[in-house]
Amino acid sequence: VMYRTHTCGELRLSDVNKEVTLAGWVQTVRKFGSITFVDLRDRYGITQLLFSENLNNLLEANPLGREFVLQATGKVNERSSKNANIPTGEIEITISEFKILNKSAVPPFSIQDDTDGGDELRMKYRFLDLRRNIVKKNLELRYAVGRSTRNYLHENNFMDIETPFLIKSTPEGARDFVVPSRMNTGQFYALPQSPQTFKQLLMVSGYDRYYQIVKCFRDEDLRADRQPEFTQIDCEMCFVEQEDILNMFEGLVKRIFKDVKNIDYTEAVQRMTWEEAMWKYGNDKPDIRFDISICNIKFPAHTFPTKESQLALIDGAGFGVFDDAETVVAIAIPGCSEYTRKQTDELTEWVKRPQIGKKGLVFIKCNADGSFKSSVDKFYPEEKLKGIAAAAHAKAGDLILILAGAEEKTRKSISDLRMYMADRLGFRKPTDFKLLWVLDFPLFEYDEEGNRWVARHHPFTSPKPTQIDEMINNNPVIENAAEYLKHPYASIKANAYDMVLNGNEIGGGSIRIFQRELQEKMFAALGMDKEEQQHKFGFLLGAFEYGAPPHGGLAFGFDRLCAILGGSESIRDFIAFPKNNSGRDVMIDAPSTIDDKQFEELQIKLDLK
RNA sequence: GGAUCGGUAGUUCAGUUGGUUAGAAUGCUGCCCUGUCACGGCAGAGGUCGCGGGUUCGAGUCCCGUCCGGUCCGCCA
Repeated sequence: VMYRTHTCGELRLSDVNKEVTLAGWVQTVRKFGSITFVDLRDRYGITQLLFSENLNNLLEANPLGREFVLQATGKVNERSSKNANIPTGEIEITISEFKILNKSAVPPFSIQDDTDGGDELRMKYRFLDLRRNIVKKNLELRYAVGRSTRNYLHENNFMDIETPFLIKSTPEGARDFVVPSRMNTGQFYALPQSPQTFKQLLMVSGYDRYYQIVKCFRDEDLRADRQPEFTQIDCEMCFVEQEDILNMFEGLVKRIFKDVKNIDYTEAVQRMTWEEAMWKYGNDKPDIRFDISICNIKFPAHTFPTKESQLALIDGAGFGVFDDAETVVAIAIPGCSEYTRKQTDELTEWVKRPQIGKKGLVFIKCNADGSFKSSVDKFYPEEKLKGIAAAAHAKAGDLILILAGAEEKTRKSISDLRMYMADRLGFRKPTDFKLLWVLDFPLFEYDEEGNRWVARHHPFTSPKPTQIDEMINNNPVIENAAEYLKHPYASIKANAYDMVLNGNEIGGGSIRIFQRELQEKMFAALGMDKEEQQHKFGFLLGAFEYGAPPHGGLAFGFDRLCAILGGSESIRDFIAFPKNNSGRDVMIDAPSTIDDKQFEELQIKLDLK
């Protein structure tokens, strides 16, 4: 039996008079007494079917509903009134024979681009949601990104090698998902957070260019852009330094732009140190598509050198909010000096929201006529305002927004405000793309609660070659927690890099440690004694004894990359069967309890607190 | 672990200071219609206002608890 001769997306005027058979789903039925139009849909498009005369009577006796599966045979005809909105709009099939292959219940939401279904319902009936053109487009884009990636990496000698999913739990970093082993009673596998150690072992094995488009698992709380299982483009190379990696993988992203979006991204990818990103944008993944940067009008006390002149901008005016603050930061928003009281109040309310948590917002209007008007006129005469405006690189017509408070929090807040204003002013078009490398991340971060150093990236990241001695020769112990910024470790930079696209981290990696001694020193710095090192990473340390080559790599967040290329904030739209906010699959209703028999086989007794 | 917003017809939502029979759109069902493509016209069905408790003469509306969903903080080497 041949179910179909053509798809619902391919017939054109040139096919007129052909006898064809189509199969697909009923999109709509439009009845007009003695004739009926049916739009038949499949993955490739929609074709109009015409039932008239006898066939219409037959159809009356066998009524169609939405989403019925229909097979229909007939002749391709030119339409008398054409539909310019669809590719098949010039033809229709005059049906001579049809068969209902399956009925459908009335779908709980409409299968259209502008569906009436809410998120929850769409996820519960994801198999129906996936019939929608808009979701299909997203999955097609994902497929295209994957194909482009594989082509590029294959052409550059990378080899796709699979690594195991059932591995050992090493509770560094994210929480592991664990899987009980039936044959090894009381023991557990962990699902990989990334194939990190395996790809490094492949380097030791001499597979000098490896990649994998691979699932990774992290048992942490979710967000719109975070799933418990997600996909990485995981890559590693031998005999490379940072520059080689940056070149290879900006090549990959440019290739994806070309293949998927037909964008010629010919300009060099901008680079910025982590420190510069933090000072200028308050953020380690800045969106640099718009030219708004942060100006310190009062530096935090621990930074050196502090410029007296900048402190003088606001000093001694008796404005307690500024005088008492650790940091005062400003951004100049172009063309907003005409903001009304209502609009500036809105911004103040915005920074007062719990997510931002500031007490208030100071603004200075740099009027077009060269005068200034601020919310702190009482404390600062026009000359002072002019000085602040100059420091903030504000032009006539700009609106300067100023936040004050504790360094870290205030810097994050002004960064959020910068993004909010850019969104508000339409500076963040989803069709504009700008890449950025952020380099020279700190190797260590200080965990105040645990009073210990943690690896900012991961413990396999190498320090800058010039700082290896600083790491080897210094004891990681911190006597006084408040003084951690003065510890040599605080200034050690990593040979690590993040790729940022439009304010999103799409990838990150590092040059790895490949010497046993340095790796042991790193583990020790993170508070692991010899025994623990051996237990958790003995296999890696052992491998480093057998001719480990210099190597490095990176991994891209595949889902996120697809979402950004598709102009969306949410990665869920680009995953066929995503999980919700609580890590549940509401369609299959997972996770679930398991049978007593399964517990018995595992010899596990459930004893919930 | 915490904050916050939401849950009313199959669906998306409205529902005023607590007050008569809880509405709209769309979908669904039936009838009419030979050129529609968001078809149109007429008629109809459809509700445990998430759940439990409380306040009140009276609760969709107020309070407490709980469940579910969204967003965010913590967390995410």
